[in-house]
Amino acid sequence: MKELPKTYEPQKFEDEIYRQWEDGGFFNPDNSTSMETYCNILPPPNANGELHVGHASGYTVMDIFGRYNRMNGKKTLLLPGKDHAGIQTQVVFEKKLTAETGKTRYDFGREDFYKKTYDFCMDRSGYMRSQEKKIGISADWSRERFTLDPTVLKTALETFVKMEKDGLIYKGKRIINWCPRCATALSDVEVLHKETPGKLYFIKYPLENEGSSQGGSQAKFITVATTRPETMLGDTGVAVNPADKRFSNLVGKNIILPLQNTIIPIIADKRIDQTFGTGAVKITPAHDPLDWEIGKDHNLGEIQIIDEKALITELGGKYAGMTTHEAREQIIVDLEKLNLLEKIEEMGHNVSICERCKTTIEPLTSNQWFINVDAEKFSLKKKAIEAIKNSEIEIFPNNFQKVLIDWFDNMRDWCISRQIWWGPQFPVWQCDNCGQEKYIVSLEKPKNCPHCHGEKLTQDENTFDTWFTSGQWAYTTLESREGDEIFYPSDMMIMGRDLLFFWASRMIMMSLYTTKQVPFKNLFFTGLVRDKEGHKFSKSKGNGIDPLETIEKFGADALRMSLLMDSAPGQDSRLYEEKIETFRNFANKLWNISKYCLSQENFKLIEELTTNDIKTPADKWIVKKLNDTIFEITKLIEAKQIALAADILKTFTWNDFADWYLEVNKIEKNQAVLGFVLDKIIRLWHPFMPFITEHIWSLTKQEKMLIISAWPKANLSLQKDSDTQAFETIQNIITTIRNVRTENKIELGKKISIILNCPDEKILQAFKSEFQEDIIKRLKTGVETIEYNAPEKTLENYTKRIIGTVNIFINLENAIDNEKEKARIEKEIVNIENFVAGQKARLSNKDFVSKAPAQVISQQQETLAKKEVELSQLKKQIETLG
RNA sequence: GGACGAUUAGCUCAGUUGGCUAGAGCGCUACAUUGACAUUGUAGAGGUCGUUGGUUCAAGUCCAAUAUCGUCCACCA
Repeated sequence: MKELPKTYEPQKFEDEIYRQWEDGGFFNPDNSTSMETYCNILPPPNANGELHVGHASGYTVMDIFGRYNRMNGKKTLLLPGKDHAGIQTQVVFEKKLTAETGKTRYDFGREDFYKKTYDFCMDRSGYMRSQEKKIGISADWSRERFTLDPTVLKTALETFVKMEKDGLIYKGKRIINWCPRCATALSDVEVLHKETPGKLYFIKYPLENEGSSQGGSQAKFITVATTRPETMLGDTGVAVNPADKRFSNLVGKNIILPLQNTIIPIIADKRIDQTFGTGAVKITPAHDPLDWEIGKDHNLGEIQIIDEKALITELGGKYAGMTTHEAREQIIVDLEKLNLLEKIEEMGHNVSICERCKTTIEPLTSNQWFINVDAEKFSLKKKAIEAIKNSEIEIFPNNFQKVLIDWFDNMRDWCISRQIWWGPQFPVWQCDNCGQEKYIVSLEKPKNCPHCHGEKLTQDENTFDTWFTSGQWAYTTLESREGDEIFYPSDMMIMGRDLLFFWASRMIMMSLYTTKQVPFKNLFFTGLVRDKEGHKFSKSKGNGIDPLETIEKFGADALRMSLLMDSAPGQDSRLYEEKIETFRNFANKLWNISKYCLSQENFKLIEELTTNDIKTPADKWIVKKLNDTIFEITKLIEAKQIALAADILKTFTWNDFADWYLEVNKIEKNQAVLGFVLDKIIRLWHPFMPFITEHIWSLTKQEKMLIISAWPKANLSLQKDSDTQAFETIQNIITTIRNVRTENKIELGKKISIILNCPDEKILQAFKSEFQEDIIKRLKTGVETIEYNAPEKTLENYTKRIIGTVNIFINLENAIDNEKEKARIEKEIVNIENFVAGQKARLSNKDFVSKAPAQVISQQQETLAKKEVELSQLKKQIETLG
């Protein structure tokens, strides 16, 4: 065989291996004949995006489960896609367009702008796809979907039509979150809150027919406190708490609204907090959500004084045309002139900002489309809560279940209309004759108006909230291809925990409504990936780790492992170069393990061993260890504990197989066991590190590729026996000798002799072969000769160590410091004595003996016995030292 | 204001249904160029598991308080 390089070079193989998987059709479940399916619909990244470590982290988890299930013979589908990501993409693309052409979208017009954005997305999504492949995700690209694909979109729009028929849709003037920069309404979840320093203005509103605004001695006012004085132009009332005695005589009276000079009432409403500000609140129904509610209940009416560009409207009198900020300053000046400004206090408060562009949100009233989430015919929120409570969906980690239920409980109607251009337009038509009030819901443009038979019909200008279409992703994707309904509901959905409300919640609601089924059986949340200091990655901080650069430098397998390990499900984790390096090193270790195996004569991977193949205690030991490992990690993956599974596998691979078994195998070759264990190791690692394992596999000249080979099965009948224990004792002996050498600073070049004493001839016999002696001699112990059962009297100058019933006497030729040795033993005696005392106390406790399981008791008795023997030996030893 | 999470070695974190004297990686100390690997090997130091109570034969693990940090939700007139 050709000489293999000393270090593994992932860059040379990864792309080619991925191409072979794709060309082989292994990602496509149609090529599997299995009846059992496994499906994970991948969260569609924004079509205009770039792969970041967050994606990489999610894909790693998805791919591990996908590959594991594929190897277990399931017809496995990981379905990829792209999201048009309405507002996000429009913001990004418009910026780019303006930078390049100096024009805005209005210069191009809706149709042209849409087409340009579409082309932009198509172009970018190809780039994104090539990046996704780099991480090794075994997705079926032949099924890739885009949220605006006609077949996908048709299903989504049909849902709207059905919902409208079922009375879940309404159009109406409501107060909504308006982003002046994006020029669109936003749903509640698209608004962020930012703690900002601000001011609380106390403004005196003169009472009607009492006192005067000029501040006479008898002047009577009611003082309100507000952080947004400019909104007073739209006030239609002042509210106080009905229980507030300070104002009880004022309720029902009117005030004269300063600057506007309108007469507005004082009303009582229990939603007013008596303790805040003055206890009296100005009510601006057009520009505050709570005021809207109060205004509606008290029929106060509304005056819109801020427009969709965040400028004061005509109704704002002399302030019309000003920005809200300008108006605020001018109003303060004017109020001071009128002597109506009582005071200004500093106050921190939350400002609502747009999730996408961070512009301050203006709450205003607007005509929008809503989904009634608690409709009579079908309550989306109640059905969702029911499904979650019934565990129709299992959520990992489980604590997100409560969060989700609470969120549904408090969910308000969902505003689904956006005034952007990028996205699917509402399938709603209006007749020019009939006016705004009547509309026709239909996928196709109707020929005539059903009311007046007029032919002039125009389509509603609104586009759908992105989450309306992606909320249906679980079934629109599978329904768009015949035969794929066997994958619904899918087995697994994996997403960042930041998508809990945006996406997970909507998918559950929409799927239950449309398909009467949950969208997926398992919902798995990943945490956020942060930098070394625990900060979020962000472009502006420049602390980002580019997954592609990382893959180029360390390999995709190393990146996958570093994203997976050292973290628990749903918990944030940190990623930094040193960490990735350690897994690059591990990949290299695996490479060298394989390289050693492959260098053996006639080496080949072996699927099953015969009993004749197992010759030595070491063979038996490693096969048993392997078997335990297979059993454990399979159990852990089934329990979604993939990081723990990988950890156990890593220990087995590095510490058991490489550090011990390979060294022993150098002494007495056993290609069969080597081939058997490596075969299993490569298979077990494949879901975690698909590239390197497939590459190693290919070097062993297999017929089938690793990706579709079978996941190993544990042999449940394999038990620990005297042979496996004998090897563990040898390991102990070797470690002890090395330990003694280091402690006494005896360099390895110096050869030593040892004597093994053991009263039990049977146990001793297990070490007495030439092979076992060779192991002890050659595993970095520097032992030259071994003798057995010499009378202890003759060994007074030897250093004694005890391993169970075996005593090791090491001849260091007086290189040992007697006093130091005594101190060491004394320390150990104290240690063991404490332990033994504790153990004895426990074992003599009646409650323990009667209540603890028998297995635990016998285990503890066993260790106690062992430790007691050790203790008596140590005590004897210290006596002989004098 | 409400909910959730975190608190374990110098650092970053695991620790499954409570059960053998609490683990890993990095870093640190000492040693080692041995026939796959210095991206390595060998040995070692380092922890009263945030605090206080409780349940239990048994608590890092369960419960209750509490402190600190963080996240989300709501309110902020």
